[in-house]
Amino acid sequence: MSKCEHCIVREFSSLKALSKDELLKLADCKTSQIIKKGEVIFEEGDNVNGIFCVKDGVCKMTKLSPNGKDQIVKLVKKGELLGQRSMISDEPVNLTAVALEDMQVCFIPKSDVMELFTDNNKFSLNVMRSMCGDLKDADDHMVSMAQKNVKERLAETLLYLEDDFGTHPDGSLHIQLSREELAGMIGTATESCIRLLSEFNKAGYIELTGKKITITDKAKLKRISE
Amino acid sequence: MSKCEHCIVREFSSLKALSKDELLKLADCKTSQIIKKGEVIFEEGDNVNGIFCVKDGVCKMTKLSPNGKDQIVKLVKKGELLGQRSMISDEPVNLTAVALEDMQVCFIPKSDVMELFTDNNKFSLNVMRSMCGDLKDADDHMVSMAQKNVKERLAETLLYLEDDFGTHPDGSLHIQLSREELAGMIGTATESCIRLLSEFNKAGYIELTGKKITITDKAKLKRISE
DNA sequence: AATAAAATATGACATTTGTCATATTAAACG
DNA sequence: CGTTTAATATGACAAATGTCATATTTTATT
Repeated sequence: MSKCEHCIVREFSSLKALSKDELLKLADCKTSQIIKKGEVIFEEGDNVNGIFCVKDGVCKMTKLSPNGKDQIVKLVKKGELLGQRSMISDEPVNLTAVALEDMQVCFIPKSDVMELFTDNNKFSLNVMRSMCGDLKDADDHMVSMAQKNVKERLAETLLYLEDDFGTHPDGSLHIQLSREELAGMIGTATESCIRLLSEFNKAGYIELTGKKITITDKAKLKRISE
Repeated sequence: MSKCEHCIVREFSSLKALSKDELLKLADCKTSQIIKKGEVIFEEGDNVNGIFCVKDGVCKMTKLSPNGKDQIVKLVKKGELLGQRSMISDEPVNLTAVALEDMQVCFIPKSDVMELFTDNNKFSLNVMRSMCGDLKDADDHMVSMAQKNVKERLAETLLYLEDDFGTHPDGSLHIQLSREELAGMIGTATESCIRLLSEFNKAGYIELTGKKITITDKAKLKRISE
């Protein structure tokens, strides 16, 4: 079993407040697992008694809307934690997590995390801070959804995907979403999403090569997104 | 100066974890103020070095979108706290708070709250829990925004206003929002909002008397909202 | 009570967006 | 390598929504 001390999650997440001793203890109670692309980590309504640390890979957090469509609420990548919300509020998770690529995650049982909350104030504060960040993001996201049209949201989302998840050596977006997923992220119909991608392509703002998307005019997309 | 021990905010918010001693201390450091309807409590970008406890009244939390429209992100009513996010993450607030009716609020300076964080674990956990609730609400809200059309969102919002803020003795919604504000809440143009209100009125789901809105067919609105 | 100002309401129209049908292309798999 | 299947793309059209103009009503102010 790998050590928590040198784990990437430890560097980036709230866990960075933990002492060496606490990390060693964590290494004992955690369980590692590999999750293949497309597999479900947990589903809306599940009781997840602990948190997941994403060591590698990206997953989507979705919520099924009454009309039957999956809305992607956020993407979670390596270095981040998963499921704190449900654990802290002692409720079933309200989102479904599905791997977008092969993932490596560790699971830490609730009891061990709660111990950290009582023993390590800095850790608590870190968790709070990260939740504050999430809340701010959620607010911003909501305003975009409410006030921007689909074209603006698509431009915004493409820029976000490049900024947050980077590109392949050839310049194409590293994260591979199907058109349906991309549509589910900006909250529109798959066809509308495809149509606008074509439009951006023809206008020279992006380049489409099969499933791959390459942003070729970032400045223009930025202007569109506002 | 009034005591914190018997304050309504104490009963409902994260503050309920505080001991008698802690409350007495709080009473010393807090400052009370009256805020008139329409007045600004704080504005996007302000540095608010502490939290506000809403003792009475309701305020709207808005965010200015790039297109110049104010989006109402949430409403905060008596018994709730205001500004934790900014205080915890040590950033300027990302929302503007404006009183929708006359308000009574208390301000607690950051240093005093931070002391509570280190001394009282239950308080910290309460704050976390409340933020978890906010996050869940934000997720749900976002899915509504993304997946529902304006009519569905209006129906949903009317029901929410009745459930969360109650009605006057005559049955009309207690909270008085202008059509513009209501539109800003569901993320649509004021005219569209007015038009749909008229439609609901004609169909007999609600009753419009001047600015007053009375829900007359809750079940039907519920069916529409889904 | 009279007037001004603001809020609400409605009509007309253009634009955006969703839906259904269908074509084309890419991916998966034996 | 060919065949099947899924994903992507496009056209056509209807429905939803935003914008502008303007009318009406309510509220505020003197």
